[in-house]
Amino acid sequence: MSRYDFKSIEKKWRRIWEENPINADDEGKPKFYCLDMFPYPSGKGLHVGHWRGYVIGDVLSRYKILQGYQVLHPMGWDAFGLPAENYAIKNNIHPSTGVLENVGNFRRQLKEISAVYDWSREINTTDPEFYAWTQWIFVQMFKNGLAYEKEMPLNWCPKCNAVLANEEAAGGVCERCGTPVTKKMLRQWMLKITSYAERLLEDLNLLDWPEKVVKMQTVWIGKSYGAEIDFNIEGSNKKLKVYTTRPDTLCGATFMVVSPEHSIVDELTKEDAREKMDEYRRQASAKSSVARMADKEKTGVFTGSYGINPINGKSIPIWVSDYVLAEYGTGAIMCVPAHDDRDFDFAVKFNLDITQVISPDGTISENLKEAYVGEGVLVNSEQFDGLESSAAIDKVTAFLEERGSGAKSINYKLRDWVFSRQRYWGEPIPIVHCEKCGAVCVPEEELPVLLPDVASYQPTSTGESPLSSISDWVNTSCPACGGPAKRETNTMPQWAGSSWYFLRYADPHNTNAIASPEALKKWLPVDYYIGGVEHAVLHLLYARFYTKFLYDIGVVDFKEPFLKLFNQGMITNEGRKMDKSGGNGVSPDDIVSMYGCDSLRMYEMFIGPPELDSEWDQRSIEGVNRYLNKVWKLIEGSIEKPAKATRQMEQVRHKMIYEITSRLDHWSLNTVISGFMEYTNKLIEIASSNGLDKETMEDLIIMLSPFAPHISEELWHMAGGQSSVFKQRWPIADPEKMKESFMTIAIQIGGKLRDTIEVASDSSKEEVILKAKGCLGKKLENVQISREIYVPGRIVNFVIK
RNA sequence: GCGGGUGUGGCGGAAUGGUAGACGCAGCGGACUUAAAAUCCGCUGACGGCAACGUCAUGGGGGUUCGAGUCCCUUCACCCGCACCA
Repeated sequence: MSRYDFKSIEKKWRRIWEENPINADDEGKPKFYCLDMFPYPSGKGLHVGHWRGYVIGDVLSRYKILQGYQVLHPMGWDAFGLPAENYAIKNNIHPSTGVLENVGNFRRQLKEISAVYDWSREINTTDPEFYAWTQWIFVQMFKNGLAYEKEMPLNWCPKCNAVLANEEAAGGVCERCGTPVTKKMLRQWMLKITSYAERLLEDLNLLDWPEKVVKMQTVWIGKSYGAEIDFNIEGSNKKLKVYTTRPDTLCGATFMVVSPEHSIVDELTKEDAREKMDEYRRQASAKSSVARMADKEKTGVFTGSYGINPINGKSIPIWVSDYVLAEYGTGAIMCVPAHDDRDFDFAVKFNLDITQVISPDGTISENLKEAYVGEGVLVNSEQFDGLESSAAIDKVTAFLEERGSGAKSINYKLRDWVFSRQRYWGEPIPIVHCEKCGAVCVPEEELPVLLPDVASYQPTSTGESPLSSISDWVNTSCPACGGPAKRETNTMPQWAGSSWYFLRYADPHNTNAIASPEALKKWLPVDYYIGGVEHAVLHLLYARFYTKFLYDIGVVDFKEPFLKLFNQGMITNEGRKMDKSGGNGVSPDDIVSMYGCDSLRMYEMFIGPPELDSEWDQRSIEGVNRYLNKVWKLIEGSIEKPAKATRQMEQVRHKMIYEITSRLDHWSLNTVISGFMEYTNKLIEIASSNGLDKETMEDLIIMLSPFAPHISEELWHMAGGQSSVFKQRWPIADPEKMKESFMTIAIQIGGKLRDTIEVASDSSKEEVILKAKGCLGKKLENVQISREIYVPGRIVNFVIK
């Protein structure tokens, strides 16, 4: 028996499907929008790890098609940004040339998957027709006051020569290259994502997302409840405002700390401390965030000034230290060393007072060895003594509000989004700077602002974009007053296009809008979104923000873009994440030529639970390949010698349908494949020399088709199918027909398996127990049975006294 | 430190509280073959036993239950994410 000829079969059907797409729109059916996170077309190409997510999306899409949905399953390219630019610089070509090359290779590789992508909807974020709308959204944000310019110290990656958003600089290192991030003072465009903080947090409730991703976004948004408190400054009419989540500990504040970047530092610093202070601030700004975080050892300088506690009137020293962050809260804190670990360390280091004000049990400890950060009863707190922390938080805040020296306050860790990059390969920010009118947005009818060709697009280390050297392009006229003006030379970050691309697929060639309202209404929001967990915060947060903004201006009528999110597990090789540059990437091209697309698709699903990481094992592909050959042989034989359906065959068929469908609905894709193997083996056994009956054969082919489309389509036609197998309907199991006439009952004594018996399915409890007793015989003589437990269809357990 | 996850044969992995190891890989034995490949059949957790069969076994320790891989408590190991946010 020779193996089936996958090469010619796969080639044949790929051509036919390309000419007659099987997911062509079919009016009147319910819609299903299944989206894979679009890839960044790098020079490395795809490996079998990338395939996994795409195959999952395609299996789902084809399953939905067979269930009678019209499915939108598109693909495109996220091609702006640093990797493409760096690749171009390295290979001495224009980024657009490199992108074209890589897209070509990615498209070819993705076509090898034979997914039902609607290639007529292919998009590319670097296409002017696409980025016109990326710029249009920016213009709307600008008009609505959500895009603004700001001069501020920013995360700067010295290797990429570009600023980074906070999300891109998590952990103090560049998200892309791992280089420790430094600070640089620059004028930047910002997007006011913080004004959506509450809704971004609240609406997480609407989503069917992995718990992990919801948690990560919640933590990133970082909402906290507390109070802002004003401290008068001794000998000055100025006040120092701090934020705290623990106003109940106010009487324990024995000093204050201001961040080195705080604007009040100069004013607070007394003459004799000035030299030391200037040096400290200089060092702090030079220090990378990594160094700032790695140094758990506290540093600081005393300003010489004192603040006055608004409750007890005590005067406490004001210090400057880099453990206080300028960008969070008010950039200044009150320090309660007895009840905060960081303040405790600082107080010990600089020998400052430590006053206990919270007691876990009402007693006062003499010598605190460490901070007690929990709640408790207030002590040493004037009129608030004896209160519980939770009550004291309210009472103290009310007291301060009454006196005009404090107020309730909510804070978020989320910062506004730094939206400009000093690089070439991105969407130009559609803004013109006019001396008279300031920043003016480019009129909508003039969009897109095309990215001009430039002789050198190498980044500079000065924080200026390469675009600034093209004077022809930079110098323009002001859209408002017509006077001379200069174009904005910064470009948008890599995330701009991916923040809204899922909308464009609905209507990718529209020249009047990001998509027509009808198309958006028809397809959006995305029903099922599939991609790696690495985008848990960045892309998914930005896309949610964009969607909420577009909702507010009436472009879309839904608040959340992705109803269901699925993160597929990685494929590892030798225990490490598969990576071409790591030398352990396996090319799908090789596997496809050895075993065929269908075998690789099957193996990608068989390898393990789709949400968990799985280890690649080349040899195991043999198993699914053998399985497909087995099916081929079985169906081929059944066509030659069609059999009549027996009762037993029908019963196995319905059980097979039931099992496969329920495993698929539980998204247990690996056991769907093992289910196919299990039931095929059963069918072969009961069919023996005869083949399968027509219905069993057809149902098996239909169910197999989302996983192994080519062989299924071929077998379907061999078996007499006139139209595509994907025009058929997913079979439905009849529970009545699944019933067997006999059942196997396990017999236990004291919970231990002793034997099994076969009984008629309609046997009563008494009959089963009687038969079980008879079967055990002598074994029962030596034990005292107190009762029997019978689980219908499963088990009889004789309970020992 | 906080959050999420994982721990079951030689390997990948199955098991709505109900016969642990489905399915597959690898391995062993056999059939076919001049031979090999392919294919087909059988065996394959550990220990004891000629065998029937018995005992042990789901990271470790406790508990609930007639019955626990599954539920509860506790503990260990590994992976991922976050982390001076007051």
